[in-house]
Order: sequence, then C-alpha cells, then structure tokens
Amino acid sequence: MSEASLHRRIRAEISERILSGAWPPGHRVPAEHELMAEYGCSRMTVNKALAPLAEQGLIVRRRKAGSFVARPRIHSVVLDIPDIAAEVSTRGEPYGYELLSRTVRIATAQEAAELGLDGPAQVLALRCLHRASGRPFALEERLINLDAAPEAADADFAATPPGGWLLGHVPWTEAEHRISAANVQKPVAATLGIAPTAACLVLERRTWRGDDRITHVRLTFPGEAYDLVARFAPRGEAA
Amino acid sequence: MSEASLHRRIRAEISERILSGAWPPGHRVPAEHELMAEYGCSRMTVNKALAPLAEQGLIVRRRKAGSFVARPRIHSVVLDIPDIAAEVSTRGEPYGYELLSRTVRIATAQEAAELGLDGPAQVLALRCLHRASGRPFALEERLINLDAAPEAADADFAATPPGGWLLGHVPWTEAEHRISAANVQKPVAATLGIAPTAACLVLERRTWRGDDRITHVRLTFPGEAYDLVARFAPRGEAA
DNA sequence: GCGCCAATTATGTCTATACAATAATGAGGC
DNA sequence: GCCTCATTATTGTATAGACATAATTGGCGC
Repeated sequence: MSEASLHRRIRAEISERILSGAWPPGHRVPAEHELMAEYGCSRMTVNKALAPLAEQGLIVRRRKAGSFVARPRIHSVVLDIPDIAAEVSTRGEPYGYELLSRTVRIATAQEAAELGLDGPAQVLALRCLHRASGRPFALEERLINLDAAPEAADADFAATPPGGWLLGHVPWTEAEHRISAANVQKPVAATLGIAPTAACLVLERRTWRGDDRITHVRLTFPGEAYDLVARFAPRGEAA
Repeated sequence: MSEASLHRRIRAEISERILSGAWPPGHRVPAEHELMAEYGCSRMTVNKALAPLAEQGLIVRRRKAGSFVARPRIHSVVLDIPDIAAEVSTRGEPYGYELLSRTVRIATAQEAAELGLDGPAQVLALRCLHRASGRPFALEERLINLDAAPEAADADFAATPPGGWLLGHVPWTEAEHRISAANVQKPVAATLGIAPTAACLVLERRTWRGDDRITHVRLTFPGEAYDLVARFAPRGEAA
C-alpha cells in the first residue's frame, strides 16, 4: 500500500480526506498547481490522480473555478451477486444441484413478457434446485432465449448449473436485477420444503446482449437461507 | 459521444468489443505500441485509455506478456438505495412521514449487538413510519450512537426523517447493507397494516466513521410495496 | 536435454511542455 | 450602475521521451 505509485498515493490521500469527512461536500480541493508543489511532481501526475476521482463522482471539477468535493446524494452500493455454487461452498457447506425439468418450446405469452420479447420465440425453460448440505437453498426458474443463445440447446444442464455455463459461454452487455420479498405459491413451497407462509427472497435477473434478450432467471431463496450483503464506501471505489 | 477525447474513445471501443463478446475472455488486447499505431497517438494516451480498464477489472495486464480480456467472475452490481421520500415522490405518490417513538437510553444488550458496540453506550432509538398515498410504505427502526453523533440528540425528527438528516449532517466512511426477506412479528404487521404472514423485504444498514459506529437502521417494506432494482453492465462503469 | 542468465519486450510511472476549452474576474465604455 | 469584452486562472487533452519493473524467451554452459 505504502509502495504504491505517486498518483495512487495522491488519490488515496484525497479520497481519504473526503470519505473521513475532513473535507466536507463543497470543500475546495487544492488546484493541480498546488498539489504539484505539495507532492513535488508534475501536473500530469496530479491529473492522473484527480481524473478518476472526478469519474467516480467523488469530486466535481470546473474549469477556472477549481475542484470541489461532491455532495453524495444517493447511497450507491456495490452488491456482489455470487454464483450459487460458490456461495454455498464459501459457507463451508457441500453444494448439491438437481435439474427438475427442462423444456424447449415456443414461449408462452407470460414467458415472452418476462423475457421482454416482442414476438414468439423459442425458449429453453429450466427449473433447477440448488442445495446446501442437502437442504434446499434456492429454486432457479430460468428462461433462455434460443434465438439469442442457440448453443444453450446443446448444453448438459443435468450436471452443470446454467448460471455458470451461461457466464462462461454467452457474453452479455447489460443486466437488470430486481430484488423483492414474496410469499411463494404452494408448489414452490413444497419444492423448497418450507411452509407456504414463509417469506422468500426473490432475485430476478434479465440479461441482454445489445438489443437481444438472453435470459431471465428467478432465484427464490427461503427466508432464512440467504442474505445479500454489500459492504461499502460511498462510491464505486473497490476497497 | 463522438466528440469525446481520444483516450475515452479508445477505451470505449475496447470496452465495447469486450462487452459485446467480440473479444472473449482470455483474448489478447493489442499492445500499447499497436494501439499507438492504430490510433496515431502517443503511448501515454493509449495508457490513459487502458489503465482504467485494468482498474475496473475488464482487462488484466501483465508486463512483457501483454493485456488480456479478464474473465468476469462475479456479478457485481451497483444498487442505488434511495432516500425513501425521494423514492415515493418519483413514483408520483404523496409522501407521508410519522415519528412513532423516540427514546434516548443506554443501549440494551441486543441493541449494542446490532450497532456493533463493545461497551455500554447512549443511543437514540427511533421508530418511524413512511407512507405513500397514506398507505404504510416502510417501517424504519433506527439506532443512533450518540457518542459518535451527539448532534443527533438535538435534531427534530418529528418533522424530518432521520435518514436524510444524517446523510447531510454526519459524515461516514463505510456502510454495510444487508437485504433479506422475513415474516414480520405481529406488532410490526399491525403497524404496517398487513397480514402477519405477509413477506417483507428487510433492508438493514450499518454505517461507520472510521472505527466509530454511527447508526443501524432496519427498513421493513411490505412485500408488494417495494422492489430494489439495479441496472447494470459488467463492472462498475457508470452508464 | 536441463537449468540458469541475459536479452528483449511490454507495461508502469513520471517529466516537461504545449495548446485548447471554459468560465470567473475585472476593466472599460456607456 | 450595468453590460461587454479582454484577461487569466484552471482544468482537459495530448506529445515525446525517459527510466523502472517485471516476466517471457532464447541462448549458453554444462
């Protein structure tokens, strides 16, 4: 850490002062010239330190006026949504996977809506159960748009969970995640081995490649099984 | 977009090729010399384009070997956790706020545990109800460590929701968020006006300034009231 | 062949300089 | 006093060169 390059050090020191509150929002950050003098380096180096801070939104830079600490408005948080197998393993529990059903068909109206398709399209519908120490950990209901990802038709999802396979085989450019709580319907409760009144955490993810819809997946976690945890400092900065 | 600076353009073009899958994980990114030639610019400019890609984790750079497209391991997602008042307003519903209770006391053992305190400490305990169009929207149960944020004792939380006030008055350096689903206990269900079996989304947040615990807040949203939505591209890049 | 060392290559960092763009500031004219 | 314009401070971008650092590669000795 202390051996980092100078521009990283400058960035870290300024970042620290902002995050600690020593420099409150609106406070003026020393001009590039002043930092040049303070650190005894060239302006390019100072610039290389400040430019990423501006890109992160930690500071706002205005020509002629100077640089100022930005006021953080929203809580922006980085959530790591892990691979389920990895998540279970890091808990030290044995991971189990089971393919409940696999169907190739023309998407029903509801499925088309979930995937966000305009017209009829061939989809691969999968239902999988993830287990931790034998207990049901999550139910995965997935639709894959075979027009966008035809290679998925030949993959063997009896052995491999589709999440990891897709990550490795089908590139994507955008994703939307939706996190909610729900009381599941009786058949789902039965599959998960929980009471029908039990609250479940539902994580839905849609992914795109350009304008093509690739997949829609709904992961249902029994209430006690899972927390999503995000540890974080104000903006983007990877700790 | 087309008027962007050259290093941004180079970065965008490489980024696009990676995200579109044209350059799959492991693919070699042209060396700085080659990009220099391709774009007719200096190496510094190429470097300024590539360095942030490496920092984002989109590419991996190895001296002598070259730069390679990284394989995206985890789904990392940026969640905006909005101010509740703002969230309700953007839905076009009138926002209502009510302070249910306010107590200053020495933290109970359980409260100390939730805040993560070692010894006894004076805390401000608040229970607030947020409404959208009159209907209960979220229950806020908050503990504020008065040792770390003594000015909170004098704030008037009967009129101002504590979330916004704290954001504006007490700087923090770190936060932990925890998202889960739960069946709430009867009194909470009554306050929220829902059936005791209804699933609720529970968002807990702890914030620190350095080593000092500042606040712990639990927001309970009735299942149907709220979804957390995150829209995203692979890593950190703000769209 | 095998292992070690040196040459090579690619990235990492920094400097000094240059010119462009932008917007606050102050001076002058009315 | 107020508007306008030139000045100037500050950031934005880019160049060319230099040296540092790391790791692969090829060659040399054995």
